[in-house]
Amino acid sequence: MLHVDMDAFFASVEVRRHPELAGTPVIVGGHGNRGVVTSATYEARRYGVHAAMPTARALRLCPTATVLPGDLALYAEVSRSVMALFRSITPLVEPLSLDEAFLDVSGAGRRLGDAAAIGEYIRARVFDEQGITCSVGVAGTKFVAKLASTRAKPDGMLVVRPAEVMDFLHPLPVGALWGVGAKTEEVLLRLGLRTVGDLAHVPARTLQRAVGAAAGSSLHELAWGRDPRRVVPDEPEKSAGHEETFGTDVDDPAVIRRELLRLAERTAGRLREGGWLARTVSIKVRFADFTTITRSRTLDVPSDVGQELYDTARSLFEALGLDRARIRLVGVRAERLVQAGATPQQLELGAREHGRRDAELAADRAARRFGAGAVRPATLLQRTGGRDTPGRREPRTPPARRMP
DNA sequence: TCTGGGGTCCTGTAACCT
DNA sequence: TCTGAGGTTACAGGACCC
Repeated sequence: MLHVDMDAFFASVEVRRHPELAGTPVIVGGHGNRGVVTSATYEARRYGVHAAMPTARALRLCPTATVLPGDLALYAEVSRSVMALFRSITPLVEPLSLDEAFLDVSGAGRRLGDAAAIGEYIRARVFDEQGITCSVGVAGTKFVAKLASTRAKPDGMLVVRPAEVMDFLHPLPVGALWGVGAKTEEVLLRLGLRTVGDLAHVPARTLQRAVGAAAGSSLHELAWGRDPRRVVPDEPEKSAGHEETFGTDVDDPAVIRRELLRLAERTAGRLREGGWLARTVSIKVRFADFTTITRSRTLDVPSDVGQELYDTARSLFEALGLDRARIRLVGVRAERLVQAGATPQQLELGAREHGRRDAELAADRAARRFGAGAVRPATLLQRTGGRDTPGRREPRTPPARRMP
């Protein structure tokens, strides 16, 4: 089992594109007042900068850093190339995100040598072909392989043999385990459990009482190096959606509604692109004090039509009965996806809905020819504050994914 | 020093059915 | 007709991951 993880992926791709930045602190992330760091070079990390940190704070820690907005399309392209390389070695590739994947190389041994040899081969080829480095963990289980690649970073490889697993695992802090975040770590520390070794020597029942049945038994197994999960290629998507934090909090329902429409249109476009229909629509609302609520509703008929997602999203929002509450973020999500071909289009769908769907399909085609935003609902063409160009909202944090 | 955007999974509760 | 147990599903919230 191999876990391959690109080093500071987004930032490394940016350095490749801007060679003059090599060896300097580079931060990829939002630079608005509410932006956070998505990826940072090791030169920036030396100042204490890390992912998920507000960009403003990162710049106070490291004032000389170059901040770049990020280019998800480019990172996705590099990711596709790297994943294709992995698949040329074994069909059993399970991508976890743009920048990392598990590989089951048990069937590839004849040709390329043992797992460690394949790991070095991959590292060399990624560097040759993409000009960026990655780290590799080799072990008998997924989670040990992942911990190993983390330990090997940057630009390294670590092999943990079966006989070495306990010595590797037990000194690690509990927070290193998959599934232990800030909250769970706090609970475990209160029980006096600091290391994975401590966890291993506590009865599974005790852990289950502390952190819940599923997490408790899983932690106990992991602490003994047991992880039955196999590498599963081609997991189907379960949901898709978009959300957006406003540059400043909003209390105008008209602005919220326009944003919901925009998010619903984008989400529906993704559904049509992937050939999915959504059975459930959910909205997310985050208030100025950061409390967050979600509401969802199951549709009578699964849909990939933006207007229909919007109608549901708007109805869910109106049902909250908010009286000009200050809102920081809204999101729209399509859940319980089904293949568009799998559910027959119902006849009672009606001419109006067909008309909407046809219009949106035409807009998809126009967007492919003339660029995104070529065709959009009239409400999205309204000027928002007088200084916006028609059809464009103020730039905010670009879509991006976080790097470890 | 405030906290992005994309997701998955688990849990508790309520509703509903048998 | 009432009550109750037990299973399934929908929904909301939250922890966690990258």
